[in-house]
Amino acid sequence: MAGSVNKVILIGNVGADPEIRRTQDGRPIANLRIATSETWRDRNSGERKEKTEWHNVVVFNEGLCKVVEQYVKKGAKLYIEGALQTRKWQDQTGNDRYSTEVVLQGFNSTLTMLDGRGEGGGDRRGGNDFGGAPNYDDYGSRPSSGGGSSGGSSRSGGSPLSRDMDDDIPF
Amino acid sequence: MAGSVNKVILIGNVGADPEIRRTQDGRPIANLRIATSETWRDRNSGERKEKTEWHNVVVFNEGLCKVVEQYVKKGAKLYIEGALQTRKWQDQTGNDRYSTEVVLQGFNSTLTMLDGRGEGGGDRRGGNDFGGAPNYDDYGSRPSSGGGSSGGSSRSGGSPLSRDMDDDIPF
Amino acid sequence: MAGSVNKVILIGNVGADPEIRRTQDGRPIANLRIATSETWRDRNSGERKEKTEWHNVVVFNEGLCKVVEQYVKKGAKLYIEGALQTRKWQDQTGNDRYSTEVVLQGFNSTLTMLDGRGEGGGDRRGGNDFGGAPNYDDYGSRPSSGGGSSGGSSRSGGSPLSRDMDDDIPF
Amino acid sequence: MAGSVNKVILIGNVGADPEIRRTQDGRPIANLRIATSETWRDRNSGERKEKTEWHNVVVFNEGLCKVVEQYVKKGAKLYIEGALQTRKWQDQTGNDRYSTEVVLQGFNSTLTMLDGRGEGGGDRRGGNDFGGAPNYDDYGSRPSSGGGSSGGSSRSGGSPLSRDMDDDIPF
DNA sequence: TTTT
DNA sequence: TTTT
Repeated sequence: MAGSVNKVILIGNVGADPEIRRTQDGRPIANLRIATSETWRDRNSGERKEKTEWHNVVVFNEGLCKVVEQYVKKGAKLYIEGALQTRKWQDQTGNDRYSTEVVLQGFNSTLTMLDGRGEGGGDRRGGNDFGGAPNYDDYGSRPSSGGGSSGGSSRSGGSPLSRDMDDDIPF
Repeated sequence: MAGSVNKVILIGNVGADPEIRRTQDGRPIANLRIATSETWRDRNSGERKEKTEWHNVVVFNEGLCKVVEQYVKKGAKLYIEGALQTRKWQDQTGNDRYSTEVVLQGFNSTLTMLDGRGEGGGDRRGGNDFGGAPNYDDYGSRPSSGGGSSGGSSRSGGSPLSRDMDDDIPF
Repeated sequence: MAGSVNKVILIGNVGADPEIRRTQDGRPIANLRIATSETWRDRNSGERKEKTEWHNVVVFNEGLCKVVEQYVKKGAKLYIEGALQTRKWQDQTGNDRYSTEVVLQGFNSTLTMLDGRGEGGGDRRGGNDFGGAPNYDDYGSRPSSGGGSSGGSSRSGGSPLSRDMDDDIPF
Repeated sequence: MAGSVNKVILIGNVGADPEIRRTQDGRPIANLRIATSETWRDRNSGERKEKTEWHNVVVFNEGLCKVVEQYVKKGAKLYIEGALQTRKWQDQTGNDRYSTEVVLQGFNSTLTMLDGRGEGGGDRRGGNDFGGAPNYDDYGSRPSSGGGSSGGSSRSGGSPLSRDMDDDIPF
């Protein structure tokens, strides 16, 4: 079906230090739990209410995995942009089960850190201040390129895409 | 957690005529299955590939339910904007199960028909031509209102909001 | 044209304390300058590059204007969701000029503070710690409501919508 | 500024056949005019109102330009995802002028055709029925890759990115 | 004019 | 200048 869009945008906090696993061929996969919550005041009681929603986020993209591995800790506030994907699996009794995840993979996937902290409440920080922190879109460097009518030759020096992509993570 | 965003944007086709149920107090709930799919050409084989993802969409908003009830049929192409929500339930054996749905409820929920058809392949249409068809955001009428610095009094004739809306600002 | 979407999502920093004006009939309008920027590493030189984009944001919604007035200061990081609008005006010599703004008005407009600070570098804060700070969508309270198939009567206690909202569905 | 997002999402109709220009070094740039509109019913008069907004869209990405060149005609309904950019230029009298455009360039840019037509009302179509029409994200082919825990080696055969990218436009 |  |  051409003409299809599947997009999730979350801003929330990471519930625990991310897990990074590797596939057999060595490619990393990061798993994140992200909490979003909404607050409102109850019409009747006037009480302040809050409801938290937890999201499973799976990062397949290598560059994004590096960012996760290096910078994302429990408590970090993230902007992420990915796609919904429901995965089928079997539980111990052989029954079909389904899990829906927010997948960051390929195009239109983004992960941006919204605080320069990334630590929860603990002792994790250890003094590393990653100033100029990771705003990382999916692939390679982001040439800002040419203004409209003015020519736009600024990108002429080289394609934004190349095989060595991961070498120049944009930060 | 202030500073939280939970947003899903889908453009896809409805897999079956929607089901509309009602709560005990009479409020409608519509359930939709929406398919998105992506296509790509395999790097190695050169084959054209396609992967379809199915999404469960639940519409709580009454106005949107009316639109669904009247216009949305199997095959319709929709733009929807909602939020992710995972619901816990028990299966027959009493085990916890989780279902993740795209919920259209309250703020920032939208459902827009992207074709003027809404019918699948069958005889469902019945000649009703809903010209000026449903582009329905969540609450009330949408005044396009006033220009920036010029004054903006164009909305003075009538707020889209009943005035008492402002009485319970959610914070 | 049914089936139309006009949406802008920005995360950026406020360049100056907001200006709040009022229309003749007393309704507030807030103007914000928001900076977004992207950084990348130049393919050729290897230099780190940065490009900042400035956005004019106009807030017509009263509730959002209150939030802006109370909390948003120079330097604040915001998430905003609005629509593009180009306004025509005449310069001193009577020539037509156009200004494009991001308008927060009515549906699907959101403004969320992403830091609990909101102050620039100065003395603006004054000790007010707005914990559980303003995450403000456009209209009224936000009930988080009911689970899917389980009944959904949790919202029964009070609709977020004054009942007469449904009277003027916009189509 | 790390932690910045600049995103525009539009669904609308193309007002005129696109113009494609070329930079001195031969790279294409496509310009589109896209109309979005909103309709509502006036609170007071009960009249149906409509307001149309016109957007200037500039496509720098080569692959997307090809899609525009081949498929996008006056009247086509498009989904586009890009970024806001304001360009400064001088009018005949040497005064600074600014134009704000929606730029499709690099990451997180998308252009998807939402109808299989792309023709206005005229004779432009010429019988070409591009069924399974172009849904084109920014770079190269889109591997759908691996499900969560199952391994995900499906992308092992080659990076989704490569220099010859434009050779395998995904449709 | 912001931020890193 | 589109579309409904």
